[in-house]
Amino acid sequence: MEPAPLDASVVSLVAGSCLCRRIQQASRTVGKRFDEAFRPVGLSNWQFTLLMALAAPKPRTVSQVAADLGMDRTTATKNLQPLERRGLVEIRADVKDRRVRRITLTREGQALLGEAIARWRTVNEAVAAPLSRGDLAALMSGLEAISAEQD
Amino acid sequence: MEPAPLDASVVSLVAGSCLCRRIQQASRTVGKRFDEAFRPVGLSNWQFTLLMALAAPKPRTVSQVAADLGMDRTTATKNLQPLERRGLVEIRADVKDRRVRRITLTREGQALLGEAIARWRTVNEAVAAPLSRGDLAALMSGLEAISAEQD
DNA sequence: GTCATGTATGTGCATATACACGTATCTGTC
DNA sequence: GACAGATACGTGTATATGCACATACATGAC
Repeated sequence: MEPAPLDASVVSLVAGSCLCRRIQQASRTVGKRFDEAFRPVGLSNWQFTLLMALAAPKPRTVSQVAADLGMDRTTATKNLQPLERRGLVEIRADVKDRRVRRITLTREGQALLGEAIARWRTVNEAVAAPLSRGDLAALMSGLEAISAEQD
Repeated sequence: MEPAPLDASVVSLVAGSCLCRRIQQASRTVGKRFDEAFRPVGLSNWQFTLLMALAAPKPRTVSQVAADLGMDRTTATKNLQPLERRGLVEIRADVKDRRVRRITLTREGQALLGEAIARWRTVNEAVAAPLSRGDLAALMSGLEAISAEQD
């Protein structure tokens, strides 16, 4: 094998301080725990988040929801499809601007979200358990800071 | 519409303190920025992370890599396939235990990873920029804490 | 040695994610 | 009112993600 272009100490430094890896790993781990908690009501963690974003009083559009959650618009479109098939949300063209599609929670969607919220409290506390109040606040604000400053 | 089972104040409380949503959103935002940085070398952010995990001196197995990164084993299997097709990694059955498959970086893989690491430094600093050193450390340790305590 | 059991891994399915591209609609200018 | 450009959205493709299930191999009891 050729002289390795990769210095082991550089590799371990990068691995240890890579924000991307830390966040992605936490995202998978935490996501999985929420998935387990929501499984009895048949929701995944992002479906829960999506329904939460739709619980606003005024029906939101696809693009607005995507922006709210920092996800790609086309991803939001496709994530809505299974929810619509299950009758949890309703998507209708706006009256004034027929390009715009307004999304509302159906009664079933509201009921399911209510059940999910009851479960949410338990998981959210369990996930946060190893952190002190101060650590948790620091984590939340840190995450918000690096999410927000999308130049 | 029926009496809404969802109290608006509850909804906004949940939305504001949901660890799952905060982390997933940060994950997408940060992942996208790393994707952009690695695009010139043809890697996505998790491909970079995967290659980093494979840069260990002793060739690791599929299960080990999956555990290192906190991802599902089958996800790791499938993420390796495009890298193998591109000749960046090599997967061979272990000599002693033919169930086990050892994964090594090829020379091309090492070279590409070297280029990516050079770009990594810039993005990682840019993403961390809005945080003080202390905030960054708090964020990293907070993420580690909630990733680790997988009962 | 044979067989039950355990372990490392792959596959099929459903869905998530985002990019590139296409379609429908609106809006302002002429 | 016709048309160029802008806007809101969907679709096709590639890959990510994890669960349920299947396969190949190893190991220990007998």
